[in-house]
Amino acid sequence: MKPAKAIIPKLDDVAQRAGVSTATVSRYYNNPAIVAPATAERIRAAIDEMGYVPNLLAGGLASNRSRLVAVLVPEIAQSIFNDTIEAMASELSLDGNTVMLGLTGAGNARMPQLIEAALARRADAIILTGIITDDGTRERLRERAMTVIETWGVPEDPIDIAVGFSHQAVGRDVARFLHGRGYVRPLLAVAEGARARQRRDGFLEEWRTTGHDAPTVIDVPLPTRFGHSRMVWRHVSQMSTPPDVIVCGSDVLAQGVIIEAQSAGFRVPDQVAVVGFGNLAIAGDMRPSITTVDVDGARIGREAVAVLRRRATGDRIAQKVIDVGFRLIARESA
Amino acid sequence: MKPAKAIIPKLDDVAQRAGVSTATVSRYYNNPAIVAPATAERIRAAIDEMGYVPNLLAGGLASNRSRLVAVLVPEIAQSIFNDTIEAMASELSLDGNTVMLGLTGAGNARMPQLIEAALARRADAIILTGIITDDGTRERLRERAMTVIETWGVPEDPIDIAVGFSHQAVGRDVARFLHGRGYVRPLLAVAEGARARQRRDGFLEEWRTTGHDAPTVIDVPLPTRFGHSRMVWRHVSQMSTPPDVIVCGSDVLAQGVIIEAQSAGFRVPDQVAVVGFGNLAIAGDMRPSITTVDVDGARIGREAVAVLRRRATGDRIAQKVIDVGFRLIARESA
DNA sequence: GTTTTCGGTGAAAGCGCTTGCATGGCTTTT
DNA sequence: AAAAGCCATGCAAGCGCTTTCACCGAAAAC
Repeated sequence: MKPAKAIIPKLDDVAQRAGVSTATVSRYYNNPAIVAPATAERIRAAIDEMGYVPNLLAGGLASNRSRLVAVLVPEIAQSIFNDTIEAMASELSLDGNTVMLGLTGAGNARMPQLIEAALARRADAIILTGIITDDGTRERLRERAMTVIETWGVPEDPIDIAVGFSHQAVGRDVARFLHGRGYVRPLLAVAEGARARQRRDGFLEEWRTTGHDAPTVIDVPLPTRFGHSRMVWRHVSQMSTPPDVIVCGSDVLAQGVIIEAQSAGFRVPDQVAVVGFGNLAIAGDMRPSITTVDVDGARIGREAVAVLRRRATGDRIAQKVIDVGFRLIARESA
Repeated sequence: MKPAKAIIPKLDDVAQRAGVSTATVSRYYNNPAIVAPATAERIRAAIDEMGYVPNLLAGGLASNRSRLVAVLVPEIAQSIFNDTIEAMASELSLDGNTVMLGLTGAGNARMPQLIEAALARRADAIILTGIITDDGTRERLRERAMTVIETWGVPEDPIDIAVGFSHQAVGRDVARFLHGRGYVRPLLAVAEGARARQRRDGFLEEWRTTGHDAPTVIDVPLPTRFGHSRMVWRHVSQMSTPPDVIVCGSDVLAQGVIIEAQSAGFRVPDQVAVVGFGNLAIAGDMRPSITTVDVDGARIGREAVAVLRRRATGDRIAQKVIDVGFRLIARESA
């Protein structure tokens, strides 16, 4: 049984108890440097005694700063973005900000509603990993002068600021690496997302320059599941001339393909090599360990928050795109 | 370069344009049934033309309902709770609520600050997967008559409402199952969390009744990483009489142990069996497929939101604990 | 000793909504 | 035909903060 509603102390109660005006208590919270030490001490005591918790709804309304940051991602169940989200949440809570989580769903279907929700809460910023396809929404965000940080990709024309790396470049580097190792018949298992396709395009473009035949490409549904690896392997086992290396859209998929290959009696990488993407923990720990592309997801999160911090201090930020790069990590699987 | 700040239309602007008072526009949003269809149509038009987005900070302040739900979890990087979070986020956004995500960190260290933050934003409810150890905080939540939903476990004395299942029972069932299959020397790899320990205790208690020797128990740090499986396997390989089954605190760990075992030349489950927990996608797709305990995480999320909905309608909710149960799924690994 | 400066504080006007109460016009009731 | 009931709407008083401006006294400058 819930007890009757308790009276929640407000700023004015604290002020009276401390013998000051509400203005001073407000300053104690928002600009402590300008209140006299003795006064601050009295206020602190009053707050403690009453168990006062400021009302950020009221504060946000008055100051026009919600201290809310909307973080919009496709999903979190198996997401490669989770490190980024985690880093952002930690960093943001350090300076009193809160993450409002929005899941845009497959194909970013719910993106418009979530943007709307973020605007309705007067979020101070919106951080995305997906892409805003709706021109109306893009326009509206621009008009509002909203801080919008697009992460993981580096679009040609960011709405505002972008933090990420070039997926084309990843594709190119992987192609070059595999060519260098002497592989000649790669197979690409590409997820349906826009970024995965950029990696594919980068790969194909680079591969063309090697003079080899164009690689086979098969599509894998999003979100990537471990089980999709069976699909991939089934496809592979039916090919007349099987690939010598399978380039997977994610480490999870790569791991699955390796397990399937092994259980079908194939040796990895001798008979078939495998490359992943993301450098998840499993990539390093798998047997054989997985050759993959490392992306510092946490750093993306931190850089994004750093941008927010600079904006908060009135900084202008000339650099619209922050490229955090990536590293190809050669391990046992390829 | 950011454009100058745009003038954001407010309720009053919409009202004037539609030729009604602000009260009516407000009702259009919060209780559409009571505004006349013709009026509603005019309001809708005005909103469209101006691109009006209500200010939920102001709305929340006035109505004393933030439509914000704080969701506090230890981490999301590899979390078994992600399905629950995802389900909650989807369900909540359906009726205009927003998830405020808080990561409490290892050992729920940041729990107090995050509760404070939730209170400061006047969240309508707090949903937890961790445990509030601080008595002061518990008391404060009770006093405020806060809706608090504890999930995944079923504590004996919930702060308010709990949605989950008995981890003790899971432990017991697993013990009974393994005993039934003729295993005699289990080894438990237990994570450091409170719930994992409950499962362990349930297992040990039940195992004792079988008359066998007490199982070896080794601790695994939180958060569980795939790499911890090496630690486990190293321990196992040094035992004079190795276990015939390894009971892992999570499917990820189980998968890792299987891979380590196989790469050390052991056949699973013939030479050593493995049991997981959680029934992640990998459990079913692994070779051999992993015997594990299925928990419907998404359902936990949905039930939690259902409780919120009932509360919103003024329902009293006599049932303090909602047990969603679990299922032991026998597969190839044990 | 007077003027200037400045650190610390208070008074009060909002911020953009919600909602209890009042009102006026209609449809029912008797 | 008057009384009663209802539906749709408006008025206006908040909700709990922030912030501008003004003010006061003490230290600094002259």
